[in-house]
Amino acid sequence: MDTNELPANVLDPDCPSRVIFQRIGDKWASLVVQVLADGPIRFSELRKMVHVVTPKVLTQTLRTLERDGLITRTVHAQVPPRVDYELTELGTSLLEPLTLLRLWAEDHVPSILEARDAYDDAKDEAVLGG
Amino acid sequence: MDTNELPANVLDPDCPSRVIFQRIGDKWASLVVQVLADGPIRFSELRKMVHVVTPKVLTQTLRTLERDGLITRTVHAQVPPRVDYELTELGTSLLEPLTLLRLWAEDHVPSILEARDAYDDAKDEAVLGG
DNA sequence: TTCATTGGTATCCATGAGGTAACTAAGTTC
DNA sequence: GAACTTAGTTACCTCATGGATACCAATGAA
Repeated sequence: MDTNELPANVLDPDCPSRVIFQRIGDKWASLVVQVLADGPIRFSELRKMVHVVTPKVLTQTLRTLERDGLITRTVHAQVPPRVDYELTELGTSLLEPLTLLRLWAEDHVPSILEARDAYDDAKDEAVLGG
Repeated sequence: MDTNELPANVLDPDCPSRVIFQRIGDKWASLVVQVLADGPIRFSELRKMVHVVTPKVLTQTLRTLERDGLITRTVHAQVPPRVDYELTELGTSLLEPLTLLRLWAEDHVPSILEARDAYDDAKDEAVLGG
């Protein structure tokens, strides 16, 4: 980062970090990155791992990740074609915070589901009481 | 988690953790949580902090966070009204992984912007060369 | 009586993310 | 020469997200 620039700040709508931060929340991108944690994988295998993603959307996701330097795309001169996707160093570095977030989500599923039930019950009571 | 259930897995489209994981990537939710890190805040202040979010969308976001047990909403009987939003314990626990992710995004802005430039240049060369 | 304040709602509308389905290249096998 | 394979592309469509705008409730101040 140039020292003349303000520090990156996701709360600033004009700061690129905000865009990047939100890209991580992309419906498929972060899942793909986590699948790639286990090493290089080809397109069709990736599709099976991520489950129920159409080729168009998976391609879009992969192109974006490639463009952002998070993954590499290696085409093997074979027929039928073989294309491997692999995390770059940058992509691997993302894996760490992403994994913590995934673990948080997986750990707190019960708390959140409970909170939802309680919230819905309170709504019901409000309706009955009102 | 009930021991009879399979462990939570964000890669399983039927696992609630996937929905929760993706909710974190919501355009506004994770920003709101990070603003609330500094303590309780009222609606209008929150709007200023998050920047350029319409009241409708902010309300939607807050309701969802409240429903999921991440924040509390406290209405003070005043006129004009005063409503404070505050992180719950659960919300605070999310703050930790979320902050790591934010720091990752802010730290790697330059790498990603570089990667984009390189990618675009490569595209240009391919066009010129072809 | 009218305005200002705060925390929203209600309504309408545009965008785009994502889904469906069909199609292609190019060589290998039957 | 027809079918199969992988890794996509293309055209088309739908629906949810989010944005713009206007409005409201309740009360104190001017």
